[in-house]
Amino acid sequence: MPELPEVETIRRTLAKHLPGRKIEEVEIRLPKLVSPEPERFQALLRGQSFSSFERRGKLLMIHLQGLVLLVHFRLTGQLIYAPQPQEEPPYTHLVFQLDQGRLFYADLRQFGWLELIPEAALASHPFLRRLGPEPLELPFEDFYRLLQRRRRLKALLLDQEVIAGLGNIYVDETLFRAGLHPERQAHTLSEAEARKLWQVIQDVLQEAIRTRGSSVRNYVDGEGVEGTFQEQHLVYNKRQAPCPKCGQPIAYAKIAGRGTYFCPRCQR
DNA sequence: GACAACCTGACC
DNA sequence: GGTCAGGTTGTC
Repeated sequence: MPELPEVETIRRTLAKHLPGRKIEEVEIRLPKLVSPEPERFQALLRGQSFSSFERRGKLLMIHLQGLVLLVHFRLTGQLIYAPQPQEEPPYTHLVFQLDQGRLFYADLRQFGWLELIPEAALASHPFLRRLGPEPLELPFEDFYRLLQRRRRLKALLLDQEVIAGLGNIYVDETLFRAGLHPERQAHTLSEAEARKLWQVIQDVLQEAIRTRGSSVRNYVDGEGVEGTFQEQHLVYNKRQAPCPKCGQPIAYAKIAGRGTYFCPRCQR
C-alpha cells in the first residue's frame, strides 16, 4: 500500500493530532507484528507521550521520550487516530488507548511491523542504515551517479538501498511520464533523459503528496481519509486502456518480479 | 535475476 | 480453481 507520498500523508495527519497525547494502555492482539515482545512493548510505551513524527522512505518514525516507534506499513498497514469513540477499523491488531481518543493499527495482510527502539539506536538500525537517499532531497548530480549501473530502471528505482520511497505505483507512473522503458538499462540513459526522469520523480511525488496519496486498494491516511492521486494515474492498473499519449493499449508484464504497466510505443 | 515466503481478499 | 495485490527478505 503505502509508498513515500502515502507515508508522508499519514505522518502529516498524525502530526496534526498526536503530539502531546499520552499512551495509557496498548492492546496487542497479534504479537508477531511488534518488537520487542508484547509485554515489554507495552511496558515501555505505557505513560509515554507522542513527541514528533518523521519519515524515511516508506518508514514512519514516531518519537516519544528517548524512544522511537518505527512503523512499516508494507502492503496493507493503516494507522488511524480516532479522537471520538468509534467503531474500530477491520483487521485492527493493535489499539493504543490515549488520554484523548484511540490510535488503531490495522493490517489486512499482516505484513507490517512496529518496532520500539531507543532513540540512540536510530542511526544504527539495520533497516534505516541501508536506506538510500530521499528522492525529494536528492540533487540531480547525485541521482545521475546512481544511474551509472548495469541494471534495469524498474529494478533500480524499486531498490530502497538505491533511492528510498518509490514503490510499484510511482515507478510505473514516473517511467511513463519520462518516456522510459522499464527494462531500459540505467547506465544507457543520456544526461538529458536522466534529467527528465529526475524532474518527473520530483513532480510526481510532490503532486501525489499534495493530493494526499493514491488510494487504489485500501490506503487511508491517519484520519481514515482516502487520497486522490489515483485519479491522475496514467498507466498503473490500466492494462489494455489506451495510452494517454498515443492511444495504443497499455501493456502489462512481470518485470523485476513486479506487475508492470507501460506503453511499449511511448517508453523506450 | 528469479522465486518463494509471509497473509487475506478480490476478481475472472 | 487460478491469478493478482501499494513490500521486503531469504534462498538458490
